[in-house]
Amino acid sequence: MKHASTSFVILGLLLDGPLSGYDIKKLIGLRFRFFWDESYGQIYPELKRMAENGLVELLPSEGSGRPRKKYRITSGGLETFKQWLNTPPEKERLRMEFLMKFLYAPLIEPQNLELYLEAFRQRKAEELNMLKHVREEMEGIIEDSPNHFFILQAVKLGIDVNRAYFEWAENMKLALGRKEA
Amino acid sequence: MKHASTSFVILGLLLDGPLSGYDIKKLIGLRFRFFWDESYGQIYPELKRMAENGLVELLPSEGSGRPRKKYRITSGGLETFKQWLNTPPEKERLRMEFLMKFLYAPLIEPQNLELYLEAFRQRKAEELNMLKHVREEMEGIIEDSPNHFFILQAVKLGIDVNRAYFEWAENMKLALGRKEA
DNA sequence: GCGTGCATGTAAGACGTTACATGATTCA
DNA sequence: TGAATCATGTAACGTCTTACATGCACGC
Repeated sequence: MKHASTSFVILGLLLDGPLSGYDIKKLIGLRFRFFWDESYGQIYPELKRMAENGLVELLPSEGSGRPRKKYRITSGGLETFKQWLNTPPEKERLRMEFLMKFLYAPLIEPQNLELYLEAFRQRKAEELNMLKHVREEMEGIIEDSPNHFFILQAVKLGIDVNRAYFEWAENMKLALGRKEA
Repeated sequence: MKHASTSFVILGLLLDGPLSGYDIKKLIGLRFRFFWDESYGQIYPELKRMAENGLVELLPSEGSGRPRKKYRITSGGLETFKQWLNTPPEKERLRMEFLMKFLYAPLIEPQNLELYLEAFRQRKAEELNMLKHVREEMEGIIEDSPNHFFILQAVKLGIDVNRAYFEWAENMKLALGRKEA
Protein backbone atom coordinates (compact mmCIF):
# COMPACT_ATOMS: atom_id res chain seq x y z
CA MET A 1 0.00 0.00 0.00
CA LYS A 2 2.45 2.57 -1.17
CA HIS A 3 0.39 4.68 -3.46
CA ALA A 4 -2.75 2.63 -3.78
CA SER A 5 -4.58 5.40 -5.55
CA THR A 6 -7.43 3.00 -6.16
CA SER A 7 -8.36 2.97 -2.52
CA PHE A 8 -8.49 6.74 -2.44
CA VAL A 9 -10.71 6.93 -5.45
CA ILE A 10 -13.04 4.54 -3.66
CA LEU A 11 -12.97 6.58 -0.48
CA GLY A 12 -13.80 9.70 -2.44
CA LEU A 13 -16.84 8.09 -3.98
CA LEU A 14 -18.00 6.79 -0.62
CA LEU A 15 -18.17 10.32 0.76
CA ASP A 16 -21.60 10.65 -0.84
CA GLY A 17 -22.94 7.46 0.71
CA PRO A 18 -22.52 3.67 0.78
CA LEU A 19 -21.78 1.85 -2.46
CA SER A 20 -21.08 -1.63 -3.72
CA GLY A 21 -18.08 -2.61 -5.81
CA TYR A 22 -20.30 -2.71 -8.81
CA ASP A 23 -21.61 0.80 -8.16
CA ILE A 24 -18.08 2.04 -7.79
CA LYS A 25 -16.98 0.66 -11.10
CA LYS A 26 -19.97 2.23 -12.81
CA LEU A 27 -19.46 5.59 -11.17
CA ILE A 28 -15.82 5.74 -12.14
CA GLY A 29 -16.82 5.03 -15.72
CA LEU A 30 -19.40 7.76 -15.53
CA ARG A 31 -17.68 10.54 -13.67
CA PHE A 32 -14.00 10.04 -14.10
CA ARG A 33 -13.80 8.40 -17.46
CA PHE A 34 -11.84 11.13 -19.11
CA PHE A 35 -8.98 10.97 -16.67
CA TRP A 36 -9.22 7.70 -14.75
CA ASP A 37 -10.26 4.06 -14.93
CA GLU A 38 -10.26 0.92 -12.83
CA SER A 39 -11.14 -2.73 -13.34
CA TYR A 40 -13.11 -5.08 -11.10
CA GLY A 41 -9.95 -6.98 -10.44
CA GLN A 42 -8.71 -3.88 -8.67
CA ILE A 43 -11.85 -2.82 -6.93
CA TYR A 44 -13.11 -5.94 -5.20
CA PRO A 45 -9.84 -7.00 -3.61
CA GLU A 46 -9.17 -3.40 -2.65
CA LEU A 47 -12.54 -3.08 -0.91
CA LYS A 48 -11.82 -6.23 1.02
CA ARG A 49 -8.41 -4.98 2.09
CA MET A 50 -9.86 -1.63 3.05
CA ALA A 51 -12.48 -3.30 5.21
CA GLU A 52 -9.74 -5.26 6.96
CA ASN A 53 -7.87 -2.03 7.59
CA GLY A 54 -10.95 -0.29 8.91
CA LEU A 55 -11.20 2.36 6.21
CA VAL A 56 -14.64 1.13 5.21
CA GLU A 57 -17.25 -1.13 6.74
CA LEU A 58 -19.62 -3.61 5.19
CA LEU A 59 -23.28 -2.80 5.73
CA PRO A 60 -25.63 -5.63 6.72
CA SER A 61 -27.33 -6.81 3.55
CA GLU A 62 -30.95 -5.86 3.10
CA GLY A 63 -33.15 -8.92 2.70
CA SER A 64 -34.86 -7.88 -0.51
CA GLY A 65 -33.52 -7.69 -4.03
CA ARG A 66 -30.23 -8.77 -5.52
CA PRO A 67 -27.31 -9.77 -3.39
CA ARG A 68 -25.14 -6.69 -2.97
CA LYS A 69 -22.44 -5.73 -0.56
CA LYS A 70 -22.50 -2.08 0.23
CA TYR A 71 -19.63 -0.42 1.98
CA ARG A 72 -19.63 2.75 4.04
CA ILE A 73 -16.63 4.96 4.74
CA THR A 74 -15.48 5.06 8.37
CA SER A 75 -14.15 8.07 10.22
CA GLY A 76 -10.69 6.53 9.90
CA GLY A 77 -11.29 6.28 6.17
CA LEU A 78 -12.19 9.93 6.00
CA GLU A 79 -9.02 10.87 7.84
CA THR A 80 -6.91 8.77 5.49
CA PHE A 81 -8.62 10.34 2.54
CA LYS A 82 -7.91 13.87 3.76
CA GLN A 83 -4.30 12.98 4.30
CA TRP A 84 -4.05 11.72 0.76
CA LEU A 85 -5.60 14.92 -0.56
CA ASN A 86 -2.90 16.85 1.23
CA THR A 87 0.04 15.07 -0.34
CA PRO A 88 1.24 16.30 -3.75
CA PRO A 89 -0.30 14.45 -6.68
CA GLU A 90 1.83 12.33 -8.98
CA LYS A 91 2.38 13.66 -12.43
CA GLU A 92 -0.03 12.57 -15.13
CA ARG A 93 0.56 9.19 -16.66
CA LEU A 94 -1.00 8.29 -19.93
CA ARG A 95 -0.75 5.88 -22.76
CA MET A 96 -2.44 6.31 -26.06
CA GLU A 97 -1.62 3.38 -28.22
CA PHE A 98 -3.58 4.79 -31.08
CA LEU A 99 -1.37 7.86 -31.32
CA MET A 100 1.74 5.75 -31.06
CA LYS A 101 0.62 3.70 -34.03
CA PHE A 102 -0.57 6.75 -35.90
CA LEU A 103 2.99 8.06 -36.04
CA TYR A 104 3.91 5.12 -38.22
CA ALA A 105 0.86 5.39 -40.42
CA PRO A 106 2.73 4.70 -43.67
CA LEU A 107 3.41 1.19 -42.37
CA ILE A 108 -0.25 0.51 -41.53
CA GLU A 109 -2.72 -0.92 -44.01
CA PRO A 110 -4.89 2.03 -45.05
CA GLN A 111 -8.14 0.30 -44.12
CA ASN A 112 -6.73 -0.47 -40.67
CA LEU A 113 -5.65 3.10 -40.14
CA GLU A 114 -9.12 4.23 -41.06
CA LEU A 115 -10.62 1.78 -38.58
CA TYR A 116 -8.37 2.91 -35.75
CA LEU A 117 -9.04 6.55 -36.43
CA GLU A 118 -12.78 6.03 -36.51
CA ALA A 119 -12.70 4.09 -33.24
CA PHE A 120 -10.68 6.89 -31.66
CA ARG A 121 -13.06 9.51 -32.98
CA GLN A 122 -16.00 7.62 -31.60
CA ARG A 123 -14.53 7.15 -28.15
CA LYS A 124 -13.92 10.85 -27.96
CA ALA A 125 -17.38 11.66 -29.26
CA GLU A 126 -18.94 9.49 -26.57
CA GLU A 127 -16.90 11.05 -23.83
CA LEU A 128 -17.67 14.50 -25.12
CA ASN A 129 -21.41 13.85 -25.18
CA MET A 130 -21.41 12.29 -21.77
CA LEU A 131 -19.52 15.22 -20.31
CA LYS A 132 -21.77 17.76 -22.01
CA HIS A 133 -24.72 15.98 -20.55
CA VAL A 134 -23.23 16.13 -17.08
CA ARG A 135 -22.49 19.82 -17.52
CA GLU A 136 -26.08 20.48 -18.53
CA GLU A 137 -27.34 18.70 -15.45
CA MET A 138 -24.94 20.50 -13.18
CA GLU A 139 -25.69 23.92 -14.52
CA GLY A 140 -29.37 23.34 -13.81
CA ILE A 141 -28.69 22.93 -10.13
CA ILE A 142 -28.20 25.90 -7.87
CA GLU A 143 -24.78 25.66 -6.30
CA ASP A 144 -25.34 23.69 -3.14
CA SER A 145 -22.38 21.60 -2.07
CA PRO A 146 -18.93 23.17 -1.83
CA ASN A 147 -17.61 20.68 -4.38
CA HIS A 148 -20.12 21.70 -7.01
CA PHE A 149 -17.93 24.42 -8.41
CA PHE A 150 -14.86 22.24 -8.67
CA ILE A 151 -16.59 19.29 -10.23
CA LEU A 152 -18.13 21.57 -12.81
CA GLN A 153 -14.73 23.04 -13.62
CA ALA A 154 -13.27 19.56 -14.07
CA VAL A 155 -16.15 18.64 -16.35
CA LYS A 156 -15.52 21.74 -18.41
CA LEU A 157 -11.87 20.83 -18.73
CA GLY A 158 -12.91 17.39 -19.87
CA ILE A 159 -15.13 18.92 -22.50
CA ASP A 160 -12.40 21.20 -23.83
CA VAL A 161 -9.85 18.44 -24.01
CA ASN A 162 -12.16 15.93 -25.56
CA ARG A 163 -13.35 18.47 -28.06
CA ALA A 164 -9.75 18.96 -29.12
CA TYR A 165 -9.31 15.22 -29.62
CA PHE A 166 -12.61 14.88 -31.38
CA GLU A 167 -12.12 17.73 -33.79
CA TRP A 168 -8.65 16.57 -34.59
CA ALA A 169 -10.02 13.14 -35.42
CA GLU A 170 -12.72 14.59 -37.63
CA ASN A 171 -10.25 16.72 -39.55
CA MET A 172 -7.88 13.82 -39.85
CA LYS A 173 -10.57 11.65 -41.36
CA LEU A 174 -11.18 14.31 -43.97
CA ALA A 175 -7.49 14.70 -44.64
CA LEU A 176 -7.01 10.96 -45.08
CA GLY A 177 -10.01 10.82 -47.37
CA ARG A 178 -8.44 13.48 -49.56
CA LYS A 179 -5.10 11.67 -49.53
CA GLU A 180 -6.68 8.52 -50.84
CA ALA A 181 -8.50 10.32 -53.62
CA MET B 1 4.82 -10.87 -23.73
CA LYS B 2 1.14 -10.33 -24.27
CA HIS B 3 0.95 -6.67 -25.02
CA ALA B 4 4.44 -5.51 -24.25
CA SER B 5 3.81 -2.11 -25.80
CA THR B 6 7.15 -0.99 -24.49
CA SER B 7 8.99 -3.22 -26.91
CA PHE B 8 7.04 -1.80 -29.82
CA VAL B 9 7.78 1.74 -28.82
CA ILE B 10 11.44 0.79 -28.80
CA LEU B 11 11.22 -0.86 -32.19
CA GLY B 12 9.57 2.22 -33.62
CA LEU B 13 12.35 4.45 -32.40
CA LEU B 14 14.98 2.09 -33.77
CA LEU B 15 13.56 2.48 -37.27
CA ASP B 16 15.58 5.69 -37.58
CA GLY B 17 18.85 4.07 -36.55
CA PRO B 18 20.62 2.37 -33.64
CA LEU B 19 20.08 3.71 -30.15
CA SER B 20 21.07 2.97 -26.58
CA GLY B 21 18.64 2.52 -23.71
CA TYR B 22 19.53 5.96 -22.51
CA ASP B 23 18.82 7.49 -25.91
CA ILE B 24 15.49 5.73 -26.00
CA LYS B 25 14.40 7.08 -22.66
CA LYS B 26 15.37 10.58 -23.71
CA LEU B 27 13.61 10.33 -27.04
CA ILE B 28 10.40 9.11 -25.46
CA GLY B 29 10.51 12.06 -23.11
CA LEU B 30 11.08 14.36 -26.03
CA ARG B 31 8.75 13.08 -28.70
CA PHE B 32 6.04 11.16 -26.97
CA ARG B 33 5.80 12.92 -23.67
CA PHE B 34 2.27 14.12 -24.12
CA PHE B 35 0.86 10.65 -24.62
CA TRP B 36 3.41 8.15 -23.40
CA ASP B 37 6.17 7.49 -20.90
CA GLU B 38 8.53 4.75 -19.78
CA SER B 39 11.08 4.26 -17.05
CA TYR B 40 14.57 2.79 -17.23
CA GLY B 41 13.34 -0.16 -15.25
CA GLN B 42 11.21 -1.00 -18.26
CA ILE B 43 13.58 -0.17 -21.02
CA TYR B 44 16.81 -1.91 -20.10
CA PRO B 45 15.33 -5.31 -19.28
CA GLU B 46 13.10 -5.05 -22.34
CA LEU B 47 16.07 -4.38 -24.61
CA LYS B 48 17.83 -7.39 -23.19
CA ARG B 49 14.79 -9.61 -23.76
CA MET B 50 14.36 -8.27 -27.27
CA ALA B 51 17.97 -9.07 -28.09
CA GLU B 52 17.43 -12.60 -26.83
CA ASN B 53 14.40 -12.92 -29.07
CA GLY B 54 16.21 -11.56 -32.07
CA LEU B 55 14.15 -8.40 -32.49
CA VAL B 56 17.21 -6.23 -32.02
CA GLU B 57 20.94 -6.75 -32.03
CA LEU B 58 23.68 -5.22 -29.95
CA LEU B 59 26.25 -3.32 -31.99
CA PRO B 60 29.93 -3.82 -31.17
CA SER B 61 30.95 -0.94 -28.92
CA GLU B 62 33.11 1.74 -30.45
CA GLY B 63 36.38 2.08 -28.62
CA SER B 64 36.19 5.80 -27.98
CA GLY B 65 33.99 7.76 -25.64
CA ARG B 66 31.59 6.70 -22.92
CA PRO B 67 30.47 3.14 -22.54
CA ARG B 68 27.23 2.79 -24.46
CA LYS B 69 25.34 -0.17 -25.80
CA LYS B 70 23.60 0.63 -29.00
CA TYR B 71 20.97 -1.65 -30.43
CA ARG B 72 19.85 -1.99 -34.02
CA ILE B 73 16.52 -3.34 -35.19
CA THR B 74 16.65 -6.65 -37.10
CA SER B 75 14.48 -7.63 -40.05
CA GLY B 76 12.54 -9.87 -37.67
CA GLY B 77 12.05 -6.86 -35.43
CA LEU B 78 10.69 -4.86 -38.33
CA GLU B 79 8.23 -7.63 -39.18
CA THR B 80 7.06 -7.82 -35.57
CA PHE B 81 6.64 -4.08 -35.50
CA LYS B 82 4.53 -4.05 -38.63
CA GLN B 83 2.35 -6.79 -37.22
CA TRP B 84 1.81 -4.76 -34.10
CA LEU B 85 0.87 -1.72 -36.16
CA ASN B 86 -1.76 -3.81 -37.86
CA THR B 87 -3.54 -4.94 -34.73
CA PRO B 88 -6.15 -2.61 -33.24
CA PRO B 89 -4.80 -0.27 -30.57
CA GLU B 90 -6.00 -0.53 -26.99
CA LYS B 91 -8.17 2.24 -25.73
CA GLU B 92 -6.49 5.16 -24.05
CA ARG B 93 -5.55 4.70 -20.45
CA LEU B 94 -4.79 7.65 -18.27
CA ARG B 95 -4.51 8.68 -14.71
CA MET B 96 -4.42 12.26 -13.56
CA GLU B 97 -4.09 12.30 -9.85
CA PHE B 98 -4.19 16.06 -9.78
CA LEU B 99 -7.68 16.16 -11.26
CA MET B 100 -8.88 13.45 -8.92
CA LYS B 101 -7.75 15.51 -5.96
CA PHE B 102 -9.06 18.71 -7.46
CA LEU B 103 -12.60 17.34 -7.28
CA TYR B 104 -12.35 17.35 -3.53
CA ALA B 105 -10.77 20.78 -3.33
CA PRO B 106 -12.80 21.91 -0.30
CA LEU B 107 -11.03 19.24 1.73
CA ILE B 108 -7.56 20.38 0.64
CA GLU B 109 -5.58 23.05 2.46
CA PRO B 110 -5.81 26.14 0.24
CA GLN B 111 -2.06 26.57 -0.01
CA ASN B 112 -1.70 22.95 -1.07
CA LEU B 113 -4.35 23.29 -3.73
CA GLU B 114 -2.54 26.32 -5.05
CA LEU B 115 0.70 24.38 -5.15
CA TYR B 116 -0.82 21.47 -7.02
CA LEU B 117 -2.50 23.72 -9.52
CA GLU B 118 0.67 25.64 -10.20
CA ALA B 119 2.66 22.43 -10.68
CA PHE B 120 0.02 21.19 -13.10
CA ARG B 121 0.04 24.48 -14.99
CA GLN B 122 3.78 24.36 -15.27
CA ARG B 123 3.91 20.80 -16.55
CA LYS B 124 1.45 21.72 -19.24
CA ALA B 125 3.32 24.90 -20.09
CA GLU B 126 6.53 22.96 -20.54
CA GLU B 127 4.90 20.38 -22.76
CA LEU B 128 3.24 23.07 -24.77
CA ASN B 129 6.48 24.93 -25.36
CA MET B 130 8.35 21.80 -26.25
CA LEU B 131 5.70 20.79 -28.74
CA LYS B 132 5.56 24.23 -30.27
CA HIS B 133 9.27 24.11 -30.69
CA VAL B 134 9.05 20.76 -32.43
CA ARG B 135 6.32 22.08 -34.71
CA GLU B 136 8.47 25.04 -35.65
CA GLU B 137 11.33 22.76 -36.54
CA MET B 138 9.16 20.43 -38.52
CA GLU B 139 7.46 23.15 -40.49
CA GLY B 140 10.84 24.42 -41.57
CA ILE B 141 11.65 21.14 -43.25
CA ILE B 142 10.30 20.31 -46.67
CA GLU B 143 8.23 17.17 -46.40
CA ASP B 144 10.69 14.38 -47.01
CA SER B 145 9.85 11.15 -45.22
CA PRO B 146 6.38 9.68 -45.51
CA ASN B 147 5.95 9.93 -41.73
CA HIS B 148 6.57 13.64 -41.68
CA PHE B 149 2.94 14.50 -42.22
CA PHE B 150 1.66 12.17 -39.51
CA ILE B 151 4.17 13.18 -36.91
CA LEU B 152 3.35 16.81 -37.53
CA GLN B 153 -0.34 16.10 -37.11
CA ALA B 154 0.30 14.33 -33.83
CA VAL B 155 2.37 17.25 -32.64
CA LYS B 156 -0.44 19.62 -33.54
CA LEU B 157 -2.88 17.51 -31.58
CA GLY B 158 -0.52 17.62 -28.63
CA ILE B 159 -0.41 21.39 -28.87
CA ASP B 160 -4.19 21.73 -28.95
CA VAL B 161 -4.71 19.41 -26.03
CA ASN B 162 -1.98 20.91 -23.93
CA ARG B 163 -3.20 24.38 -24.66
CA ALA B 164 -6.60 23.34 -23.34
CA TYR B 165 -5.03 22.07 -20.12
CA PHE B 166 -2.79 25.08 -19.81
CA GLU B 167 -5.47 27.67 -20.33
CA TRP B 168 -7.77 25.90 -17.95
CA ALA B 169 -5.06 25.99 -15.32
CA GLU B 170 -4.41 29.68 -15.89
CA ASN B 171 -8.08 30.54 -15.58
CA MET B 172 -8.43 28.37 -12.55
CA LYS B 173 -5.57 30.16 -10.83
CA LEU B 174 -7.34 33.43 -11.42
CA ALA B 175 -10.64 32.05 -10.21
CA LEU B 176 -9.09 30.71 -7.02
CA GLY B 177 -7.34 34.02 -6.45
CA ARG B 178 -10.69 35.79 -6.64
CA LYS B 179 -12.30 33.25 -4.32
CA GLU B 180 -9.72 33.91 -1.65
CA ALA B 181 -10.13 37.65 -1.85
C1' DG C 1 40.24 16.52 -8.27
C1' DC C 2 35.38 17.18 -7.96
C1' DG C 3 30.73 17.68 -9.33
C1' DT C 4 27.38 16.95 -12.78
C1' DG C 5 25.41 14.47 -15.97
C1' DC C 6 26.02 10.32 -18.86
C1' DA C 7 25.08 5.53 -18.83
C1' DT C 8 23.72 0.84 -17.46
C1' DG C 9 21.53 -2.15 -14.86
C1' DT C 10 18.83 -5.27 -10.95
C1' DA C 11 15.47 -6.61 -7.44
C1' DA C 12 11.48 -6.08 -4.82
C1' DG C 13 7.26 -5.13 -4.70
C1' DA C 14 3.20 -2.63 -6.12
C1' DC C 15 -0.06 -2.16 -9.56
C1' DG C 16 -3.33 -3.61 -13.05
C1' DT C 17 -5.66 -6.59 -16.54
C1' DT C 18 -7.60 -10.67 -18.16
C1' DA C 19 -9.71 -14.76 -18.10
C1' DC C 20 -12.27 -17.57 -15.56
C1' DA C 21 -15.93 -19.01 -12.32
C1' DT C 22 -20.34 -18.50 -10.24
C1' DG C 23 -24.93 -17.55 -9.59
C1' DA C 24 -29.16 -14.50 -8.85
C1' DT C 25 -32.76 -11.58 -10.95
C1' DT C 26 -35.43 -9.41 -14.31
C1' DC C 27 -37.87 -9.26 -18.41
C1' DA C 28 -39.60 -10.94 -22.60
C1' DT D 1 -37.22 -20.92 -20.25
C1' DG D 2 -33.76 -18.43 -21.98
C1' DA D 3 -31.09 -14.15 -22.59
C1' DA D 4 -29.35 -10.12 -20.66
C1' DT D 5 -27.56 -7.91 -17.06
C1' DC D 6 -26.66 -7.48 -12.27
C1' DA D 7 -23.22 -8.76 -9.05
C1' DT D 8 -19.17 -10.74 -6.76
C1' DG D 9 -15.02 -12.62 -6.72
C1' DT D 10 -10.09 -15.18 -7.58
C1' DA D 11 -5.79 -16.60 -9.84
C1' DA D 12 -2.40 -16.00 -13.00
C1' DC D 13 0.09 -13.23 -15.20
C1' DG D 14 1.99 -9.10 -17.06
C1' DT D 15 3.36 -4.35 -16.35
C1' DC D 16 5.72 -0.56 -14.08
C1' DT D 17 7.95 2.12 -10.55
C1' DT D 18 11.21 2.80 -7.09
C1' DA D 19 15.16 2.39 -4.80
C1' DC D 20 19.46 0.95 -5.06
C1' DA D 21 24.11 0.12 -7.04
C1' DT D 22 27.87 1.22 -10.00
C1' DG D 23 31.15 3.75 -12.51
C1' DC D 24 32.87 6.60 -16.44
C1' DA D 25 33.85 11.10 -18.63
C1' DC D 26 33.67 15.78 -19.37
C1' DG D 27 34.28 20.40 -18.02
C1' DC D 28 35.75 23.54 -14.67
